[in-house]
Amino acid sequence: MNAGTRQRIVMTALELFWEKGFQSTSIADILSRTQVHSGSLYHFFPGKQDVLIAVLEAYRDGIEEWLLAPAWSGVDDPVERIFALLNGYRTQLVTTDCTYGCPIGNLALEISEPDPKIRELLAVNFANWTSAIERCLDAAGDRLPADLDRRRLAEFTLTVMEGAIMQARTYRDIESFDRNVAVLRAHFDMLMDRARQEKAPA
Amino acid sequence: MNAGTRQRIVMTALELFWEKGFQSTSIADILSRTQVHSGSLYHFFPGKQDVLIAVLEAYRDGIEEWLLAPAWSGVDDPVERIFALLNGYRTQLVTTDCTYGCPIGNLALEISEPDPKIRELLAVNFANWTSAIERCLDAAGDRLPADLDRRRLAEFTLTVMEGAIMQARTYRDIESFDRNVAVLRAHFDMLMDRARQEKAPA
DNA sequence: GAATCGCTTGATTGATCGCTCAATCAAGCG
DNA sequence: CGCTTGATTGAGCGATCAATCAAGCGATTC
Repeated sequence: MNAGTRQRIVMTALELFWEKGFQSTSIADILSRTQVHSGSLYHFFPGKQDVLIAVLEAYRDGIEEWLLAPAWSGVDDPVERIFALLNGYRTQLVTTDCTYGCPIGNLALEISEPDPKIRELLAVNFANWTSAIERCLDAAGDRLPADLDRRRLAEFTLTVMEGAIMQARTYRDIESFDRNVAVLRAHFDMLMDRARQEKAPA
Repeated sequence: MNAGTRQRIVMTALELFWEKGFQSTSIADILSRTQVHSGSLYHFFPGKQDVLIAVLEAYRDGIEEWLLAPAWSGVDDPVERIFALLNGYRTQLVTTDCTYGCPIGNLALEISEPDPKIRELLAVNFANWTSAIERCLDAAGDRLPADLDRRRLAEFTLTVMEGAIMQARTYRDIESFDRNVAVLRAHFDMLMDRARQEKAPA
């Protein structure tokens, strides 16, 4: 079986959905960029939605290799890993003049009435991202307050990242992103201050 | 001149863009809901994009009356006003089963290559929202640290709101929104704590 | 070497898209 | 009353959309 065609379709669709969104990407767009003919595409996928599903599955399965590993190479400190991940998105924004954002976030807001399977995959992608942050927070140990809800803070980090990207894209200004990350950094600093005070002798 | 037709088109488009997004809303959708015929629509608007522009102008001009006034009635404390505004979005989420979000945020991520005029209007809507928060922060006076960058915190508040809505919609779970707002509240509390310490006698 | 299989080809379908336009209508004015 | 103006009507345009399908290809199997 020639799995190359299927994979080429998925990777090309991934690119196009990121560049133009799902709805604005036509099947013809995918076909012309892959040099695949419509019959082949519909041999592997029942329809356009199923291509999107495959793309979201690729994101889900590739988070470690494509997202975390590159961002974390050479960064050991768990707290710095969190901001290194944010910096990865920053780089993407800079290299695209603040036009491309988070592919999952884009799709999450674009698809208004998502197929349950699609909504589930969007949620899984968010949840995996959040879990990666949560693991960093766990690894940060007692540098953070003992009573801190780490899952919440991980969720919050995703929230800030998505919101910051949205504004950077809208303003076409990376400094908007930087300012938001700086406030998140200040939040972390305050938490770490509090943890230090808790550990200090009374 | 019968301005009623034009306004009816704008308000209906506003509804539909909120419900289904811009791209998924067809001219035919607008026509059937307004009971207006295509010729009339194109008498007032050169094209579909111009309807979107009119909608964004309506949001821009209506922020005080539609958004701030209802959320702030009976709320005087400037800090509480900020969270009252967030609570307004929360109510919208709850009453739509977490399917509708922030109309501006949706459009900001949906339109991948926006007309400059459209991007500008999206930015203006964000900026006005941020300024409203900033005015609250200014009114909070010395309850916040003296060296606090209030504009930044206002920006950050919008960031959290948009990110929180995105996740609530994706998870179809209002508690996700609540948890994020709770972390933002904790951030405000920490800032106000610090301001109190600064004022305390050394 | 005939049959079978996964896969490819690319013309074609019918629906829907945004949009056009000639015709019609009602109101206002001199 | 004749004429102008602005709004409305609705059939219909060409383009594009996702999706279909019969025919053909090359490798494998019997």
